[in-house]
Amino acid sequence: MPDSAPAAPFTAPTLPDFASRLVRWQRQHGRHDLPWPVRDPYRVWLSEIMLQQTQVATVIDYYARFTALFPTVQALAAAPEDAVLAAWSGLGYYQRARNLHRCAQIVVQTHGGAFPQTAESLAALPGIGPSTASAIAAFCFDERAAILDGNVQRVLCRSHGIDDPVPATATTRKLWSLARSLLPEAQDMAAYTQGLMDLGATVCRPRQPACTECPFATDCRAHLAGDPQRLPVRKAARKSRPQRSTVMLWLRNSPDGLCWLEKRPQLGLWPGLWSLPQFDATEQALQFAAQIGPVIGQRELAPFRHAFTHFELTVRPLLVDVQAQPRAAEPQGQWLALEQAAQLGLPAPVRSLLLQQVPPADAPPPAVLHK
DNA sequence: GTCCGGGAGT
DNA sequence: ACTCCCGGAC
Repeated sequence: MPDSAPAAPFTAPTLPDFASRLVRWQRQHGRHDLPWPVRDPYRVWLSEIMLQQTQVATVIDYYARFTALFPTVQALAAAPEDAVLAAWSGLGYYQRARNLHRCAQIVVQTHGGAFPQTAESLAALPGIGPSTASAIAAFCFDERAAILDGNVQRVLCRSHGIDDPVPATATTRKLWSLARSLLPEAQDMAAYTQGLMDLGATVCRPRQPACTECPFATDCRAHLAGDPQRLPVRKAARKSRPQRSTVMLWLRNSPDGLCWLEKRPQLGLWPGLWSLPQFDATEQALQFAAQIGPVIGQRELAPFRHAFTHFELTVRPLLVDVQAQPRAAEPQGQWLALEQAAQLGLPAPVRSLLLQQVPPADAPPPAVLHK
């Protein structure tokens, strides 16, 4: 049974007039300057997918670039996957960019270019789960469908004094039930849904909530208890992430200064992105470089750390210059100028590594160059 | 530096 | 229950 399935309904009393107070608050104090038009399913869908992982301020820039590159769902569906990944580069969760692309193709090929108009049918598309499906259906089609993202969980836990651990299956079901029981009539769904998001983002914030600006301050259970920040209760402390280490080989040819980049597999970390070859040890990286051509210089760049959800990666960049003529592109890799590389989907740490100014590699003895 | 938040897919 | 990434808050 999915977490959103009807289970034990929320039986405790709900705050009186919750929806109408929230709708009134949204119309007066909510955000009205967001760039995505709320009746356009393509724009709403695109913004919601981006907002699944990223704050509004960052999404606005990506959204503007995305809609300039791909003004319609047809344009997005027709684009090469690499172009979509390049536009997504830096946002993370790259499987979502691939789902976005697949979803656009399904909408075009099997729905005639129009998004389905119910939350249930939207949720059948790749990358659209129950909450995103409801958001699109509520904004674009006035469907009485409940959302339950992190913002809403926080608002509901605080306002209704829910101190069960989040996220836990039983608590999530309870929150879905509560969210559904609070919904307004259809004509208010857009303002209500936006209001939940706005209240969570601007007033009922994770830290330092602005309770004096909240329409529920008079009866919010967490506020009345004097410690709104205590809720929602986290299930368990995040366990410390194991450390891994990798050598990233920045292979640069002479005399062109081109950089060797490889396309990563479609599954796992950084799926489908272009990245530098990785090795467990410097020695292996040098062996790889020597197979390409004579090594004329090498330099260890400053190591840095990059955090993933469940582990932390220490990257030890190794810059190696080799004498090598670029050959026809092999399927797994290419020699590219940095300006070309910048156009590809690169992991954020690779992007920042390559696009910094870096001095020439150490010890390229002129004698070697003339041999 | 370290921690934290964030939905969907599997 | 676990994987996926990054930026911003502290």
